[in-house]
Amino acid sequence: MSISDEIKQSSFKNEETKAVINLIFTGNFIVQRQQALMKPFGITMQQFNVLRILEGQKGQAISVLSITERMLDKMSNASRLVDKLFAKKLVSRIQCEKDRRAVDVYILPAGSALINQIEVHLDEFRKQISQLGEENLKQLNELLDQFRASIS
Amino acid sequence: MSISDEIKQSSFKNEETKAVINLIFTGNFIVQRQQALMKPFGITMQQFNVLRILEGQKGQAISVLSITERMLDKMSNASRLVDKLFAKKLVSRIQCEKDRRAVDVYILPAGSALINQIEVHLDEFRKQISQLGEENLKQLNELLDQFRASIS
DNA sequence: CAAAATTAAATGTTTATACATTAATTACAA
DNA sequence: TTGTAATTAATGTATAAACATTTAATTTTG
Repeated sequence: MSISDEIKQSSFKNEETKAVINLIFTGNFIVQRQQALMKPFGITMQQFNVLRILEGQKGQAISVLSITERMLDKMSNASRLVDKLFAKKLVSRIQCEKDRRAVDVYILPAGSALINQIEVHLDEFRKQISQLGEENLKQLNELLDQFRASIS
Repeated sequence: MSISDEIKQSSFKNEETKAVINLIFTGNFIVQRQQALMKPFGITMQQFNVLRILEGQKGQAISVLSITERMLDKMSNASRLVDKLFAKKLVSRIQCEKDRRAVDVYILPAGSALINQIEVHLDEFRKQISQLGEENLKQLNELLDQFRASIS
């Protein structure tokens, strides 16, 4: 279904306008699918994203600030997200000794296990996308990078 | 700045994973820019989107349900958004006579004026994007449509 | 035609988001 | 050194989002 049909708008002012709307819509689309995918596991996409960042550290600790830098949505509150994950016993945290303002966060085995469980489903999701073909996906990634770069 | 640098992730599992993250990130990126753009006008992007839908009706009324169908984010509550716009005296509404469950909403001159004012700024925003060139933008739009289509 | 099902909008409620502020610690400069 | 600025995380707070539920009206069906 083309973006025109999705939002029942027959035409767009220009290709730029269409692209902006298409990007917002497609972003929303993915977020909604992935949120739905994660819901049965009692976790939100943002929380999962933090878990994934921690998992990427291979057991090593990372500060809340560093988590923020690696997050997709830098506006959301890493401190509170870590709080949620801590409450679920998926991560642990401890005051950093070198800089006592900082808090070192690291993933617990339960967190890693959850990640892996969810990744299986995400792989299925991404497998569908592979229909597009490697070349098209590379092109898409490049266009997206260029798109952001064009905006000051 | 490539998506790798933006979220400080050196590599991705595969091109599909990268595309998914890149799309979410780019969508967020645009939303944040446009939210910032609209803030001085005391309106949110979602509210603006509703106003734009009404403006597209050229003065004609449209039901709350029809608004929902045309919205980018179908999960958000059109009824409450219309409420907000009504409170700002940008739209008016009246019970539909043919179907008294429905409520006809239409834009007021103040709403149209606001839209036009904001569109000037949006045009500037979109002008930057035109750097990419018409062909690239068309390709981007096509890839986005294909991307969504690939997901069941 | 009356009861049941469906539809449209509004409302309730819990949780999340956006943003500002605060508190504690560290870095830096006079 | 000592006061000022900057940094890190946590917290406060108002608003919005996500969903479920409710209310009213209409449509369908037996």
